Amino acid sequence: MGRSKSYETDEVAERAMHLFWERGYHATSTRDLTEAMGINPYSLYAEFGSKEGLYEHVLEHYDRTVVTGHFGRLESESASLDDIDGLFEYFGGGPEVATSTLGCLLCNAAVEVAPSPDVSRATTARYTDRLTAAFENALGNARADGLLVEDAPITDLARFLTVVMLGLFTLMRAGADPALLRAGATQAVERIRAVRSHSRDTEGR
Amino acid sequence: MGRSKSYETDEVAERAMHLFWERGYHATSTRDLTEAMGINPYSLYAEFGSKEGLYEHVLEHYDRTVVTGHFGRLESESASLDDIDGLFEYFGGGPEVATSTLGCLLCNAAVEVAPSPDVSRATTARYTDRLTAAFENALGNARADGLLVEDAPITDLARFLTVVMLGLFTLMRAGADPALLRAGATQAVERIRAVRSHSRDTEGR
DNA sequence: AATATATCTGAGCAGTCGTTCAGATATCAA
DNA sequence: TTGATATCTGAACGACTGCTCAGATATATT
Repeated sequence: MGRSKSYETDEVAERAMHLFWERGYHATSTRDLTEAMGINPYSLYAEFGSKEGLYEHVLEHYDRTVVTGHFGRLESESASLDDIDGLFEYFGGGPEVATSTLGCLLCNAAVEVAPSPDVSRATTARYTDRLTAAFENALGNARADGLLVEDAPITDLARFLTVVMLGLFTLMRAGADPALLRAGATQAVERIRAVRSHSRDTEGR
Repeated sequence: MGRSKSYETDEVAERAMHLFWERGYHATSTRDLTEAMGINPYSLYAEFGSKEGLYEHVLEHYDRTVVTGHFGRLESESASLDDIDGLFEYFGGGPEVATSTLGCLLCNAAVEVAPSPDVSRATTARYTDRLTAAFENALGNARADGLLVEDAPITDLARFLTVVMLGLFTLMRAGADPALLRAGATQAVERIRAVRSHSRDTEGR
């Protein structure tokens, strides 16, 4: 009974996400949002409660879709060193990435104190934990396969890769020189190369 | 002739800086600013032209004072590997740093699209260039002293250190787990250690 | 077809935003 | 001491903010 919704929640959330991603929280007004989402103020507040509520929903949507799209592979059982290399190669210089100044929505949210520090901080903490766990998963697989030296500090290396990745995101957002991104990515991968086991090389000859 | 100013430009800019640093551009109102600066709206607009003008002035003030305070040593003729190590040790885990969620004002400015992208982007570009040049200066000194291998890619390593440093700043701002910062800093330094020359070691025995 | 109910419309609320300005005030040169 | 002038005061401007709500509309059930 009653009138049915004229929009799909995921779809309007997706559009709101792109606006927040581009402009940040404070610089995006509810009028901008309703216009881009194609809904009325009433629907926004009926669905998400407030601008802040919409923002939180959008951050979760981002984590579920964009982050999973980029890092999902690293979280799989078959994640390997190549996946790490590929990721850094992609974010370090993919031509489509270099021209974008969006960066990472969750990083942007963490930097802009918006709307209440606690909310975005908790979301960001989950995000960095997820990234670190993903890197550690891939590094763990590599070590189990004998590709890394036994005493490679994979937890700290995973944390390190997370820090570098966020540095890349920040510099992307800043529209930095592509050479900066490329070198950052390359040298980070080089650090991992340093803990590779050489037994396989010998074996391979 | 005429009435004299009742404030010092540097002093009020310093107070505005701390407010912008803490809250970001959009979340800081001109009323907050005039109150913290101890001046009236008229004086703010007479001195800085607009909120945006004040912001630009504050960013330059930050570069001149805070950035110079942290990275000035790396820009000197005597800059060494120890200075790099010290810097990463400081930002990677200094107890006073870990509890602060200010991060770096210039990074924050670059992430928040405020107020016009072009302005803060130009300032940020100068900033990252400055950091990269500072790291390269220290690495160049080290190589000239025979502390690094001849073919160490010091330009790319300097860029890499810049990326990591900005990652640390972002995570500081996000209030991330100190272990993340510490590992990021440690492993970045470890990458530099890998290009150290061992001739001195042999010589030293 | 009639009714109940959930959703849509868009005008508009009170509050805050960045900014301005006429009048008051303090300082310097003469 | 006086006049000229630069700075200070605080009220207020129009525009915009996040948000609300009474009336209109469309759907599902009966």
